[in-house]
Amino acid sequence: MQRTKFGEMACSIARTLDVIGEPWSPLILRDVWVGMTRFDQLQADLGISRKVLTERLAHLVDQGVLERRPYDRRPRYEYHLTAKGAELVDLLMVMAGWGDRWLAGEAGPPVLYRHHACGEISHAELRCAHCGEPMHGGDVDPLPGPGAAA
Amino acid sequence: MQRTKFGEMACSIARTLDVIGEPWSPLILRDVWVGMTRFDQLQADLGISRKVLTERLAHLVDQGVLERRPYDRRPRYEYHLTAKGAELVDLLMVMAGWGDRWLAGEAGPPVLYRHHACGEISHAELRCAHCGEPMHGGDVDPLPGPGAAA
DNA sequence: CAGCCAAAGTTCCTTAAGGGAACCCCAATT
DNA sequence: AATTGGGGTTCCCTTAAGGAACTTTGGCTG
Repeated sequence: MQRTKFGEMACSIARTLDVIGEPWSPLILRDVWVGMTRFDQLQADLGISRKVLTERLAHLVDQGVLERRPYDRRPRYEYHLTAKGAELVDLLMVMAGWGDRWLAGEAGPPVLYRHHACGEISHAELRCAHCGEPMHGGDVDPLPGPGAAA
Repeated sequence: MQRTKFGEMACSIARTLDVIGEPWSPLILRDVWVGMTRFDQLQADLGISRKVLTERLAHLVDQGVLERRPYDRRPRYEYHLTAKGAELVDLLMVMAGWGDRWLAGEAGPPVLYRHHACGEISHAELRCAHCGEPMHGGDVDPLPGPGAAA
């Protein structure tokens, strides 16, 4: 619902939520990522209302995360990830990893990921871009950056 | 708003959204992570309505992501991350990283992260837990896992 | 020991967003 | 000329968010 606009906060988490924080948005990106790129496919797969799907797609296109691309001389469109959107897939993979670990239960994870580089079933973990060591919540100190203090 | 219940989908992303997908939840976790642990602190810092904050905290406690802990003989409580919640901070760091990269603009990132292990300002990146090579959206094939097909 | 204070909620009302079903538009087929 | 099918709109109903006022609990103060 989000009547409070997160986009204006001096916080990159809040700003990111302004782009993909509404319900359904991450699932739309997931579907587009795995190749479900058309309106009716998305609507049927997600069970989302057409109205809301229209709004979400427009917002994601507007934010530069998806691109709306005609694929026929008739008015037919596919949605594709932009570079900006493709980098959001990192977020999806971390969400999937957490869900697999904490919510999958007896049945095990619904989806597995095979890594091209090594060919193994694996999952993503966070490492420091500088030194390559693991980097989790307790391993960092947040400090004010140049864009601090709105 | 989310009247559709994501928790029942055979998708770890959807299930994760069922835990922290409502508006405000990630920001609440961020604040708790950096040490804002009390109701009035959270309310004032976020500008969230007290009603919604109550609901969100109850849900997060219910899901085992936060722990509600008394800190006084009077009825006073602090919220703390559980182990399950602490691992969600990975998600926050990835969100922050994406927002820093794509939404920070001229001013630069509002918050910087110093990595304890190397002492440098850095950010998290995704690597394969198996082989240690980078692991992004385009580097994996999703395939059905044991918990597939609801 | 009566009154006060502060943290942590609760209640109630208004407004906006999601759900769902029906409808519309456009261009190519038949 | 009628049909089909993708890609949306429109409308109504319900539910959730915002916001401000109110309540509760137990310690503290004079």
